[in-house]
Amino acid sequence: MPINPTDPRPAYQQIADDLRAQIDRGDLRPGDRLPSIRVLASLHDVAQMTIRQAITLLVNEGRVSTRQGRGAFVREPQPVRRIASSRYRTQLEYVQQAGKAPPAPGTAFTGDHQIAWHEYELEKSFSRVPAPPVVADLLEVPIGTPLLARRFVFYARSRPEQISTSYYPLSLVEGTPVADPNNEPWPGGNIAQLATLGVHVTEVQESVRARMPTPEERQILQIPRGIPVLTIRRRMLAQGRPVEAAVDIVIPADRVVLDYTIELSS
Amino acid sequence: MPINPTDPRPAYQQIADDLRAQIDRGDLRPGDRLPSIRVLASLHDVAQMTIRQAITLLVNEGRVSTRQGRGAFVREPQPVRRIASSRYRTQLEYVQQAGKAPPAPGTAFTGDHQIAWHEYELEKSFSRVPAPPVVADLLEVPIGTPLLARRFVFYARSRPEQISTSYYPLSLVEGTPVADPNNEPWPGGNIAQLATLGVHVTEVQESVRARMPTPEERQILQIPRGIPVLTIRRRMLAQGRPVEAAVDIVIPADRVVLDYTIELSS
DNA sequence: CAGTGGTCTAGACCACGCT
DNA sequence: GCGTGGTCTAGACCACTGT
Repeated sequence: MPINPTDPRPAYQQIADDLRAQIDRGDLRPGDRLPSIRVLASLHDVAQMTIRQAITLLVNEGRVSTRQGRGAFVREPQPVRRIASSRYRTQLEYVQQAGKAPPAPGTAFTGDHQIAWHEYELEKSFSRVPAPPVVADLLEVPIGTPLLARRFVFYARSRPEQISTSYYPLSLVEGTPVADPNNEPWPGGNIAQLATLGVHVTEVQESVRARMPTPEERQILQIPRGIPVLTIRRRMLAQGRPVEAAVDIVIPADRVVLDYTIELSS
Repeated sequence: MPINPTDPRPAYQQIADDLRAQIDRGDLRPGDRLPSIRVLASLHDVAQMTIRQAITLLVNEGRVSTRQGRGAFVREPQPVRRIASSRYRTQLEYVQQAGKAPPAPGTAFTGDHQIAWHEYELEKSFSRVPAPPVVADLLEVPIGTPLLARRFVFYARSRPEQISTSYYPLSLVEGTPVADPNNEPWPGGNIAQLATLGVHVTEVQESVRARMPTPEERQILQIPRGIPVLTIRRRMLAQGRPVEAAVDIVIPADRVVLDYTIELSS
């Protein structure tokens, strides 16, 4: 099984393509170990660095992951959570049912993950900052306007799943429960929380992008090589007035689907 | 500027982190050429392969791109197009204004790109296929049900921007304009087209994911290393009945933002 | 032609995981 | 201890770009 010298593709490409084909055909299944670098090197009669180059290619495609001392493995599909745009409507229940028996405590995050309240953890850090340009634009306030910044790292069953930083005009939330970290997590999430201030969110706008994570994001969210992140830039409006902006919500892309519904009134 | 042997990070990591910091600080700006591999190697007193490893890291983060014979360059931000969920409502104008003067011809795609009708090109290939499991599920038909499959590659100003394959129940569209490739592109897009059959789309559902592109997608869409793709799985419903499914729409993630609006009736 | 990145070799030693 | 991947060397030659 030596490589084909007449093939215009370089050796590492041929080998990577061969391995990828084996994965696609099912000869190598998710979780399977690839032949070791030394075995592949002698099999194709090339140097180990050439094999390494082939495997690096597959790692950066998100198809393979390597573990030192153990081997290279076909990546397994991750359990996916669906993030539905309707999650914001669910939060309304906490507002509208005031006075009645409340639903089980939850937030947009617990609903997305289908996890119980106690399996949900938060790292939080609140601060007061002058509005950066991007946030000022979203909130429709002058640059430098005093804002409350709330940074969260969300964990589901002790696994980091999401980073977000959200901003509120300080004039709206200073001295209220929104500005007190001890109130987080708040049953019903921030829409319910804002409602206690008499601020009723009527519209949520989300802008979705994807990119490779920064090294810092990779470390915090424990993202393997070859996996991008989805980013959501969000703002919440109350009667047309922006009251919250999130810049950005960052989620590893191998574990999530974003569901949106667009109604076309006929 | 030799590397620090007491630093626990490997040499290629130190060098990559150093280059990344220079980019983040603005010492290296988008479009700038990095020092050549040979220069960096002698500067840090390491082998060229070590420098190469550092640069490969940055390439796979989407921060740097290399061009043979020319050098390694800091990647420039791409002009972004916004894809708004409201684009589907715009298409309704072509339906509702029947009989009146129609708006300028366009589709969801031309609107997204802000390009003129004549700057828009299509590669199309239509076929009849039995419903694969995923599509059958979306269309709520038995697996194997005869479907029309329409595969498109969209070009804006001769640049490939998007791949999509959409499916319709053949019983719904056989013998209609929908099944005739010569009708594409259709002014107003497929919502307007379906309306001519008396099928009025009332709801569109989209599921957004991100992943690294396959080699085939990288080739067709000319995607540089380190850039993920956004995928949209879509279906259109007419009075609650699925009439179209797209599996999947694939878009390079460095050139696009997906905008969604969620209305919360208060 | 000189300078760039791309491919490749034939080793070496290290760090890690398992038995 | 042994097999795994990770890092690294000191070269070589190829392919491409621009002068």
